[in-house]
Amino acid sequence: MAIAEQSISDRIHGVLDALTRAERQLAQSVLENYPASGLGPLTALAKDAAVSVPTVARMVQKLGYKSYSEFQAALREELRAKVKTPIAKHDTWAEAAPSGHILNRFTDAVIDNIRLTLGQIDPDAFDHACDLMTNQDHHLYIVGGRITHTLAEYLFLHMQVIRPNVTHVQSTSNTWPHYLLNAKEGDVFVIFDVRRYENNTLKLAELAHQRKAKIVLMTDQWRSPVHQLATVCLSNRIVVPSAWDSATTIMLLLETMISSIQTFNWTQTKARMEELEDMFDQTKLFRKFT
Amino acid sequence: MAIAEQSISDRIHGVLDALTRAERQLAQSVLENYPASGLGPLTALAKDAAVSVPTVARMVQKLGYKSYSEFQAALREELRAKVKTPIAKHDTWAEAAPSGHILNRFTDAVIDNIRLTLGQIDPDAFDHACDLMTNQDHHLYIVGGRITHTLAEYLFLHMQVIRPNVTHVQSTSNTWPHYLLNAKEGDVFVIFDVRRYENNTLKLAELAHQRKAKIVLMTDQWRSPVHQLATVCLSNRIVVPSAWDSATTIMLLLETMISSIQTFNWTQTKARMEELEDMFDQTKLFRKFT
DNA sequence: ACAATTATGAAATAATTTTCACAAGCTGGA
DNA sequence: TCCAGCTTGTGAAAATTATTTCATAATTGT
Repeated sequence: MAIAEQSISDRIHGVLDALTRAERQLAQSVLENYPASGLGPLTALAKDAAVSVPTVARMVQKLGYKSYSEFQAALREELRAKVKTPIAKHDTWAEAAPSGHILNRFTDAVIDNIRLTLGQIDPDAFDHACDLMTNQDHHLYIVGGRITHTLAEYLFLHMQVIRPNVTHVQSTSNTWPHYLLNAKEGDVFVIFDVRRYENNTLKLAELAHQRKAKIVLMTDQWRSPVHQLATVCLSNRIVVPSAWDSATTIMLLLETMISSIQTFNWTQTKARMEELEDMFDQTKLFRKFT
Repeated sequence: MAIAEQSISDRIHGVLDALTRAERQLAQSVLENYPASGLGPLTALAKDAAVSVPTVARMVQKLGYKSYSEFQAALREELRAKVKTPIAKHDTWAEAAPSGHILNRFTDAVIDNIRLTLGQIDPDAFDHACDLMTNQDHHLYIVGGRITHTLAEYLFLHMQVIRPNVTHVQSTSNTWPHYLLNAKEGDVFVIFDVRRYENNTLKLAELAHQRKAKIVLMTDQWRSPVHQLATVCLSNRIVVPSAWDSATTIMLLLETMISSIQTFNWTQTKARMEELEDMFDQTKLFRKFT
């Protein structure tokens, strides 16, 4: 048969480097919901990808088709062949890998974690947590442990853009008592603590609680002992086929919080982001255009 | 929800009895290789089923569509929905929250990202990346940028347990050239670079490349310019309803890599973990019993 | 077997989609 | 800062595709 018995999506990936910006943008859009979008009219596809009509024509030619219709015919042919094969292996995430491959096993576990975590989350608790973190009348302390300090830092980086008065504290550092000196009633502590729960973190939480600060706790399904002191406790499923626990679900929840807070606080966030952009431009830290 | 939540093929079966001979002949042809044939031009379909052109138009109207194009659009929509894995169809992850709540919207987007990222990942590339990171004959450098240094750090923390000779470099720091002094041919750089791509990171990658080091790149769907220098490039979907991009998919991939490497290297990892535990016990950093 | 009804397809018409030529815009190098 | 070369989008022309009309054929009931 044909020498290059490759799927059209493979072919798109193959030429991705040889494509121009608009064409690549289009290619991504085609892959986005493949193959459905490519089976519609050219005009619709162009509009969907926010590129002009001829760009579509040019790209399909780079893919090796004489015309858009020929491209569509190939897509239909591929679809026809695919449906004929009875095994619709829907239990695999990375279709190119066998279902026993770690990519599929791990992803399965994480999706399960997400489902279970989200399934039992209390939206009111979530909203309350966001609320506490939005309120700028009080200082916001973000506390992470040995591993979780990376998550804490991630949250910190974004909160820093959204609002002033944010501090990142590492409970494993021995400098944290200094931060507590400044903590006042009503200040908010976002504390990360997953197993194995850290003594330092618990001590920190106790002191913060004594000072009548509010605590938002991000923990695992077994809940850190800090939860008895917490105003809001969000627990996550973290079990995966690995020697370590997964932080992916916590990351998801974190990002959702950031998104929620940012929306609530949009005018200010936008202004601060723009200011930040200006400063970056001046320092030439980033590339100007992608 | 909708009263008629039925697939188009169901709908065809439903009206089959009410159709005339030519129409039934056409319907059978449509079902023959469903849905591919229905997505082509009307003329081709008519010829294929050996009926006349108007017959097609009449049949789709009996199916309840105003025009052939509307029928096609419905087919495409169905295909689009079908391609998403059943698990991704949920629109309420947090059942207690309305489907428009940010918890559900954000999670939806992230699951989509995961599905698309995993769908187009090359397992060989993944395995190759793990391989490079497992090999202890060469030093492993982990490089993160402004935001991604948190991910880099997360990877670093785990790799540090798994094997010796790991270094975390922050490309935003101005000390990174010192690390490159030590880089030798065959050393491995795991580089994180998502938009907006950082100049420093690119420079670092170029120097590393000059020194014949191998580069594993973790980037986004648009791919950092570093990818031209990379031995292995893993790209992730990162778009979410937020002012920022999502790191969750990257986190998932990272953890999967860690799990894979750790399994491969299990004897050593286990020994190192136990040693680490001992040291923790002695410093009383963690609570003895949960 | 005949009229009434319905189904069918050829052809004309209408709509659309696709292609092409060209100009404006952008990028990167002197 | 300008110029060369490539990329991109606009609008018109060409081609294809869909819809409608209408005449003819098939079917049904009496």
